[in-house]
Amino acid sequence: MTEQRLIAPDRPALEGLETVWSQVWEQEKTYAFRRPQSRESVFSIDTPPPTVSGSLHVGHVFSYTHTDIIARYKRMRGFDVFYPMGWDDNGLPTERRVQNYYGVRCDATLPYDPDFSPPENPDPKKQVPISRGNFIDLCEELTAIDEKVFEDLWRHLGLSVDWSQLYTTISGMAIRVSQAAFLRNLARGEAYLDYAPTMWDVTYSTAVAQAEIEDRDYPGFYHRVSFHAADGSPVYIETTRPELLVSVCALIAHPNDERYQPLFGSTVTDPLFGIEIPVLAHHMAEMDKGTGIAMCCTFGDKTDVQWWRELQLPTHTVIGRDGRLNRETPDWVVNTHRYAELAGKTTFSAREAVVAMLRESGDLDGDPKPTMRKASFYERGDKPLEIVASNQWYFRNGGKDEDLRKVLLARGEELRWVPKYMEHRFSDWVNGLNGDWLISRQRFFGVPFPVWYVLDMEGNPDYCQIITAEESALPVDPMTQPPAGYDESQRDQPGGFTADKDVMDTWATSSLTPQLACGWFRDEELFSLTFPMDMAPQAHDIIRTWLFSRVVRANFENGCLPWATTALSGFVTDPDRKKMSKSKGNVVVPTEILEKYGSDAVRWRAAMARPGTDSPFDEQQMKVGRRLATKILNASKLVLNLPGNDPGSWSVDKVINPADRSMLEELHGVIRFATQSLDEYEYTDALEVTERFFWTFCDDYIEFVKERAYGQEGVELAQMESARCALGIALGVMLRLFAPYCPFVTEEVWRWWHSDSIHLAPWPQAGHELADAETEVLEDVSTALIAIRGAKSAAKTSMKTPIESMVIRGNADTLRRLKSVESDLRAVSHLTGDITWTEATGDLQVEVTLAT
RNA sequence: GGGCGUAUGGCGCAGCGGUAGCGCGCUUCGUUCACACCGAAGAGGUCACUGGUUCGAUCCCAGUUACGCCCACCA
Repeated sequence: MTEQRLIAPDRPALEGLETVWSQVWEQEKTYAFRRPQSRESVFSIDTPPPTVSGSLHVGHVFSYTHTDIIARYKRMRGFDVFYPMGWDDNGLPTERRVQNYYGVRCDATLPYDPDFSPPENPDPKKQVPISRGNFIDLCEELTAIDEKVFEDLWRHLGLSVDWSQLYTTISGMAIRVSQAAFLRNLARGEAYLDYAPTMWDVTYSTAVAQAEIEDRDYPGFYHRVSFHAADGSPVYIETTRPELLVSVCALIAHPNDERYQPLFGSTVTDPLFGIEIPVLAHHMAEMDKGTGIAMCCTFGDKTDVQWWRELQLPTHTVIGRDGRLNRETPDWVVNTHRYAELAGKTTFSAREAVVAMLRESGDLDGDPKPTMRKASFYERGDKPLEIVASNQWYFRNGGKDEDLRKVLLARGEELRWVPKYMEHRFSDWVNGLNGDWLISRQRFFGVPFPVWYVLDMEGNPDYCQIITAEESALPVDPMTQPPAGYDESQRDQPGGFTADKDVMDTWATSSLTPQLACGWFRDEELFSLTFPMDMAPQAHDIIRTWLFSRVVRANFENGCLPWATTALSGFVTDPDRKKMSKSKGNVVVPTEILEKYGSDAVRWRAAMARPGTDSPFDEQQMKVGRRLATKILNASKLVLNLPGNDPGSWSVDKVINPADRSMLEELHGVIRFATQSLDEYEYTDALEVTERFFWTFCDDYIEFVKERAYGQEGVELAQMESARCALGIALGVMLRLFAPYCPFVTEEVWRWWHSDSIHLAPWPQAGHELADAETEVLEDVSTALIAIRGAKSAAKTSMKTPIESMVIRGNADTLRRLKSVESDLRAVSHLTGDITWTEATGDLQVEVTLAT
């Protein structure tokens, strides 16, 4: 008895493949970027850097898988794929996580404590104040922990990232690049400092940008309040923010409003503070809203800002950066004793106090009426935003400049969008911008602005005299380093300098990910090989933020688009098609399903979500991917473990049987379609066609040729070889077609008879050597098999039940084709008697008589 | 209020001018020598609604409704 040498293991399994192969890929540097001679052979990807302070959910897993599929495909097509990963660990999200995790808060007035260690039992309600330096230390400590968890997950998922290209948005390199780009923007006038009303979050005590604002329902009350005209008669207004009465600067009605026309040009007095203000006309006032006349404050909402600007009203700011009313009585207040009761109160308490005063003075008409209004919130905050005038840094983004807006809209048109219709989100956003991009944040953990200001002889900063850092000195921290030409002793001294204490918003740095990843300002060779990049994958929700901001920065710095194509992923929604969000509590964590079904199965499910399309989470679907992976394992085992089968001997030239040739030619069609689909980023179509073929291959073709492939008695050697070669060649092709989707199981099987990774193997080509093969053979065989199985199933009997006789009706071509594979047909159907061949018009019909 | 998208069997999705397909689930049967993470067969839909174009519409056009996402409004 000869020893049967097995190529495949006896009992192949999916468990543990992620661990085994991710380690091998790391050791073999399978995905390392190798710098080629020219840009043409590179495919570079601007991977979204995940916010490490958050958690990854299935939506991320799907979206990053979509990118990885394309990366793997391009690599197999022979491109040098530049696929870096970044961590967005800079900014307010990290600060917030550090505050909650360690139970601390940053107090910039405290000195650095080198012996500091965080509280052992953090109490989020009693945060310990610590210095800026200690706070930044903790930010760095925690992001390192979080990043390890993220990296492990990505490796487990099988992302073919080149980990040696990893960058983070708070690293010295990122700060240097970010500062350098900022200084160049400043020099060209694309960045500027301005004193203006901005949206302000009182919890985090920082300005926020338009892109980070979201509207939420917010309960409030309409208060009907009387102002007093010169003749003592009341003028009623309605307001939801009575606490802003003290910052009133005008009453405004529509110019056509006959009720108020007599008052235009006169002044009225507020009911509490003795402030005399004008009554003015403006077309933005709506006659049917409230009483038709509005109280304009600095600032209650964006309309107030517009009125203030267009009517050149005085600035009566009372709300401070901490969200409390100023402690000092404003100079425009006449009845100072009233203000004294409000000083230092939060807006909420001030509102109660003002309402009580109004009741007492008799100027509150009726009871406040409840209403549900929309208020603006910072997307990560939970208190409504205030509008505060302050000094802030801006990037021009076309929000105030028609020419620039047109340039950026043209960039949007130049970009290839997958799917195409997503382009609207870009143009809608650009067209809707109403101001420049505010980038400064009054926070700590971020990229510092590399500037200082000259102090005058009284020690006040002159914001017109900005001292910038030298590019060669970057990265720089102006809080600890003096500018060139100054001495540290001159810091904050009259006639000296003072640092800009703000940091850049995290988007200001992440808007430079193409420059960061590609080596701008640091590695000219790398930059020329990878930039502009080929692909910008991301989810569709951040078109207005990340995608747009990168277009802005590359337009300024490089005069081009940062990439040629953007590929948008949809969301994984909850089963009710609602967006997943922490506040709704419907977030699905990926670790469990990855553990339960395996990475290949989850990736398969991700690939079934077409570009841009949201898809509801359904755990059932994961099983289908799992089943595919298992089937790949088992079908491969069958082919490779045929007794004496030798992969080295497989050759298309030996494929002589019509059924075998038919199957291979059909597969060539699959290759063509899958290749074309992937070139168009339609990974789902490519997978579907491959998968459909694979199941037919398993259910029909393998069953049909099995006896011949085993070399049963009476089978000619050449016929057996034909089946084995066809099976082996098809397997090799299908594994490679599946490799971008299911990298683990395909690698496992491939290595049963290859020493190199499948992920560096060439993508299959559809040759012409089988062009004369008839693909109809396999179709006819499938039809015949369905009839044979149908008869056995109807008779409720085993598929192995012998068939006594068979009648086949079809046209001459069909009969000829089936006759050419008659021996296989007899074997698969366990036919004992004869086949009656009857020429007839119409579709192929097969009648069988079962043995009794 | 504006924009974009989606509406196809219980669920998830294809399709697209010539009277519907796939997967899951379901029903019935079979099987353990690739695979029970299995195989086979089957039931199940007037393709949201109303008009229009056409010889003919699920598919094109217009409108309606519902849902989702984004933006705007916020006195």
